[in-house]
Amino acid sequence: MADKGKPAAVRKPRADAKRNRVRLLETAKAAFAAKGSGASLDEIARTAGVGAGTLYRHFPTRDALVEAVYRNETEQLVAAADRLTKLHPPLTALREWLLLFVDYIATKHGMYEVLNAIVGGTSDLYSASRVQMKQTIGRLVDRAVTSADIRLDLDPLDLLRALAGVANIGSGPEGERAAKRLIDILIAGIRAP
Amino acid sequence: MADKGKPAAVRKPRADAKRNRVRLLETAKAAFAAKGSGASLDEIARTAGVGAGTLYRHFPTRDALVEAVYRNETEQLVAAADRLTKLHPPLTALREWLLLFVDYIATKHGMYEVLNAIVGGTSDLYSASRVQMKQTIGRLVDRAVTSADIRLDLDPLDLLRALAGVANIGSGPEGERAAKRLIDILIAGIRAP
DNA sequence: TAACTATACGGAGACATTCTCCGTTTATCA
DNA sequence: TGATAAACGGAGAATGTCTCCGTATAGTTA
Repeated sequence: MADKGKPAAVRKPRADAKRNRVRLLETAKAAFAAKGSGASLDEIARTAGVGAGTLYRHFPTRDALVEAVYRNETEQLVAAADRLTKLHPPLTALREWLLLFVDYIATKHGMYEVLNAIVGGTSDLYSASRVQMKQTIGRLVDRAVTSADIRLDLDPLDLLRALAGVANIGSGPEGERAAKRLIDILIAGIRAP
Repeated sequence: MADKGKPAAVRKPRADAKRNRVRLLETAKAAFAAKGSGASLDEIARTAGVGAGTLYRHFPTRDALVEAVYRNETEQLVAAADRLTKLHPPLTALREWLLLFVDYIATKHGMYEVLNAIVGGTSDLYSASRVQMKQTIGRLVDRAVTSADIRLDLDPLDLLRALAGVANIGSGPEGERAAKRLIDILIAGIRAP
């Protein structure tokens, strides 16, 4: 509690640590894509050419690793919302973003489990991402409500939860099509009279 | 292929086998409710007072056990559809059954994973249940389509997938309420103009 | 009732995976 | 060019899955 006041001489993070972290992320991404997010962590470590201890030091739990692997993708999704907001009228922007959301689940292998954990789970690990996603869809929805296009007495995240449930199925193109039709149904259902 | 023609002297199933099966199912149900469907199978066997071999002989895989535990519940859900069809006009019956579906997910601890595997998964183990559920919701939807209440160019199972995704959240009452509101949105979205 | 035998039992153990601990190595900084 | 904080690696403990096979027993038959 005492000598905390001198963060002056903070060491530069070690180069090997940074390198290993990147290697682990790359290896893990490949492994998750190939074998689902249940891939063996020890094997990932071995493939990445590091010891198991190193993997667990960087990512204490499986979830931490999964989250790190997909954080980037999630951020892209969040960023897209701004772009769509500028390009389209409220309801169209919302619709386009939902389509994008479905695309992500259907396309990026492994994305389902993560997005589901983010929008649906309770794990604290994803709470940061959950807040981001909530704000993102929240803004899109609010805008459409303000413009009197829709009415929605539902947590906007529930729209994503519903879509995730449908888009998942087998990750095949069938699920994607179904989810896109569901978007129209949902929008029709929340449209202001 | 030869001597199949004489199933005359079929032995009565052994009493201990039947007894152990029941004990395992009871123990497993409790374990799944307490620890989720990832509970240790060896521990279930031990608690039930049988060897691991006995458990695996009766239920070769975890899924087989899970399926057996919840088969009964699923059958109740299927049966309810008939009752509702007799009691209510088409759209109301559909709506009531969807409410029941949500109730099951929210109430029966552990039901989520199973219902999700049934309506959403691809595992062959659940294919029988999946067909049943598909027929059940299919009949309810068809009836409402025929009476010109709704139009639906979507696999009716997708309605369940969407609801399952929302009702799950934390299994708390919040998810249940949200799912019920989603039912209204969905019905509004598929209502014929 | 007493063999007989198909059926089921139990649990040791092979194997896989997760995760920790700690002696050794190495990158940074002075 | 040391000194040392930071990071490494991998053995191994803990836990879980699933199989194998010698043993026990319920049902059948004489």
